[in-house]
Amino acid sequence: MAELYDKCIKNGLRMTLPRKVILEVIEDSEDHPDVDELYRRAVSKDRSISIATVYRTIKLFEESGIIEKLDIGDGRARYEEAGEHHEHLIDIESGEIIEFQNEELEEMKRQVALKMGYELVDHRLELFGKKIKN
Amino acid sequence: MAELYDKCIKNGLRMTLPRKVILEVIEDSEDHPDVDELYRRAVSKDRSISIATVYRTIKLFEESGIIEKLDIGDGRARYEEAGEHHEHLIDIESGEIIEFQNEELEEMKRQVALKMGYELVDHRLELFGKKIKN
DNA sequence: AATTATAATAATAATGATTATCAATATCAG
DNA sequence: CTGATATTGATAATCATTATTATTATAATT
Repeated sequence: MAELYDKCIKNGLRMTLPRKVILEVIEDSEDHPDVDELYRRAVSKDRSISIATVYRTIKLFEESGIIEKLDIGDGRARYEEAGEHHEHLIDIESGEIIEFQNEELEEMKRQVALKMGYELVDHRLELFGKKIKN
Repeated sequence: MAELYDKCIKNGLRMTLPRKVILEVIEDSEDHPDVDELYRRAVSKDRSISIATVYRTIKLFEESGIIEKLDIGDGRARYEEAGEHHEHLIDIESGEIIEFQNEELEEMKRQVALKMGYELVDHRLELFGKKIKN
């Protein structure tokens, strides 16, 4: 059950109370909260947690591959639990972030990099779209 | 020759001296300078230009489609002359930014968005790679 | 060309997100 | 339990960017 917790331990992280709380917040989040939102959610579980600790902890979690950063270009970082790789489509009208996966697209990226003599280490794709109504 | 200049005029921009200088800097740049670098290059042409004017002017130029913003995830924006659409591959060892184009990839993005009921308005793709040596 | 109205500029203060500092506190090894 | 070390909360510092404001340049009108 507590797989993320184990992953933290495996990465040599001390699981202090604040870290447990922040990890819990991440596990409970189905969306893509920014740091401020993570902070708000953490505080609602434990009033004493500071914003500094949230910043520090998410950095640690990111380095350990517990979470992933998402940059939708609005100046603040968003985070989500790490899992199978997926891309994001941002609804430019509502701001909604929709996740999707497309193996064909992934493979094509790998090929393009390879053709230029590079091994693909990381990649980021964000689509910005307008909902088609009818 | 002065196509960018004309484009500015067509967009109703008053071409003042600082704006001419900054436009010149952009035309002369073959790389992807950040704001500070644009500022340095502008100052070397006209000592009196301020950083505030650089920020203001690139915002105007961006809104007029003269230049395009590029975000490689290091916290500061980079700019390049607008042209045919292309993507960027970032060498994670040297920081070098390599441009490439791939129509097949473009089309696939459009299709993926469409399949989710969205009209693709904008998109960003960055590949991070490590040079394959041998 | 002089006058007035408007827009742009340089200098700098303010902002927002993130990182650094540091004294106080918690955690772990013995 | 005790001491060594890591973590925390509070807050100051930093960095990129935006806003403000008094001054200067530009454009429009006499």
